[in-house]
Amino acid sequence: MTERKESEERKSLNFIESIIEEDLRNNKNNGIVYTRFPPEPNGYLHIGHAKSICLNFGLAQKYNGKTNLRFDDTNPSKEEVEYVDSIMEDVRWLGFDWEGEPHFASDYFEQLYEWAIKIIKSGKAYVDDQTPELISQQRGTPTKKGIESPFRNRSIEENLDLFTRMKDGEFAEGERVLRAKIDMASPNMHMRDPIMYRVLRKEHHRTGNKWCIYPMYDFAHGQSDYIEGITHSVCTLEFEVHRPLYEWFLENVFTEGDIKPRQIEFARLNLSYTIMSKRKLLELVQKNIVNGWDDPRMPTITGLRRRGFTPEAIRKFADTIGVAKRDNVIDVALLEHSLRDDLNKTASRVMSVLNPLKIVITNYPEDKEEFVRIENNPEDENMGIREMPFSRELYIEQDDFMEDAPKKFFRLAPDKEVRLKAAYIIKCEQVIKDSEGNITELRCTYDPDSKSGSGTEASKRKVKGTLHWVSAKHAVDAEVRLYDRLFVDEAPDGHKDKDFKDFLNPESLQILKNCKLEPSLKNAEPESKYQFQRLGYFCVDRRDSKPGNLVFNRTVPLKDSWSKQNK
RNA sequence: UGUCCGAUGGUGUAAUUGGCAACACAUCUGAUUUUGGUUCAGAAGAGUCUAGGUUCGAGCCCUAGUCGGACAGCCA
Repeated sequence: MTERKESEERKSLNFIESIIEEDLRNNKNNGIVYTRFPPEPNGYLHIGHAKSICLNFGLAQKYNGKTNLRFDDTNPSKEEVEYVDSIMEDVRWLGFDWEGEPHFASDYFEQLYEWAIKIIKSGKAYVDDQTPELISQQRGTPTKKGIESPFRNRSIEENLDLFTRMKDGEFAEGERVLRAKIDMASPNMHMRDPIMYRVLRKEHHRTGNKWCIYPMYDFAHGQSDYIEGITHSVCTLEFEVHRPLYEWFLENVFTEGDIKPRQIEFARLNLSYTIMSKRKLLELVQKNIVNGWDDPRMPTITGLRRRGFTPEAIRKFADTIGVAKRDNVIDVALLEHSLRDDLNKTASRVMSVLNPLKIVITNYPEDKEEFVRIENNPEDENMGIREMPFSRELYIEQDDFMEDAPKKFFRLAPDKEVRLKAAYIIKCEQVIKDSEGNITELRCTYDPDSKSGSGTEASKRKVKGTLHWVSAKHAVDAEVRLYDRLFVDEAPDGHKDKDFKDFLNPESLQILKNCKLEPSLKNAEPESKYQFQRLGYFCVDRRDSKPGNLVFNRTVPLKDSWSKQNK
């Protein structure tokens, strides 16, 4: 414990931790650290949210605090329960648990309404009768001041009356809004009499038809933080300009002695070769460019999960990328590194042949079968060993044979020797082709004394290459889906005159139907993860794989200095 | 002719709050290896956007500029 603490202390603090530690030193908030993760339930969570989740929950864990899950559900026209459910599932899967029940901004509609009345009574809010177009025009631009609404100086009584009638459903959408009376000439656009409430005749997923006016984000978020006793309200950079407004609203409802939340902004995650925009992700789903939110090519948490990512790998990644305020683009290679690093330690090694090439060991007895022993994970001997059947007819990978092999090709070639992993050394004697010249089969001989682990002289012989293989008659058939990055461009949505869809990778999914797996995989459970020896990490698809009809997803290939060398 | 924010190897993040730049990924060597994986050893790569200033001393502080980002939804 002490040791762990020391090593943690040695690690430098990110800027948010520095702020928190200073607050702690000053005994601000009575030493409490209370964060929240506040998604809007209008889409699935993605890897960028994972960064925020790890940050918010991680901060609380580090400082013995708590974290709320709060749905920012103030806009019923975009929000759905499907998203609420998926978000809860994804957060849990990532390994985090929120304090108590999930919260909803909609739980506070009553309180928010009362506060709105209070602000009207203090003369700091008014009902505006103008059209959205007019209000928009009057707001000015970032470089041009706005002008005041003709309804700005209505009496408090009239505002109260109108706002009540807004709530009672007397007005149509767009007919009236409640605005904060701040400063139309403010250099900060958000302070130019921002809208607090609008009329929305939509059924809300939680409050049903109780309300026909809904608070805007700015009027809801800070107050929700306040109600929940949040001390540090961490959000992304685009809300930086909202902060003065966040504070303005808070000032107007705050009771001395309460905890006053503080908004802190950090730079959102950008990942190379992918997109993070919820809107664009939704477009991929709706246009069937991918097969749903959990398509293994999606950067959504559920997509990554189906692809075979582990929560540990994602958390490690979030930890590695750090937290700062400057815009960033993280190399996907770093994500893949976290993944491989985790899977290398935890995934069982297994032999699977994706593109089978039959070989016959001509000097191996026809009816003979034997078992060879092989360790499940050389990184962890506690994972034990298993036995694999070996016989006269085997499959190896098509890529592992070349008729005219270059000098540095360490695999099988005519008259060349190679070790079959955990079994024997074989030699290629004959290449058999069909009428079109395609290689259909290899005839090989084996050295009976070379069995792995037998301790014989021959078993210790060094041969350059070792291949994975599977016994033909024992093999299990499977479908394997090879996934690659969804986009071919580093920044698909970073081009001004091109649509991000122009950069879709046509080869992001390749389906192999005729794969041959070692028999131990016959009853592999959905979501279980393996290293297909020499190929990569694969998992059983949690949606489509069925007993007797196995479907594997390639999570990530192994690093490959051979193919790199050949580029 | 606005406000706010940012700027450190290819990428990301550090630098004990002023003491001549570290870690990870990526890249490249070499060793080990019954996975062209892992592991191990090593290399290359920035002098911290620019210009001034303060200081014995600046990546850290100040000033001005440059570049990049955010803000003109009754979205969040």
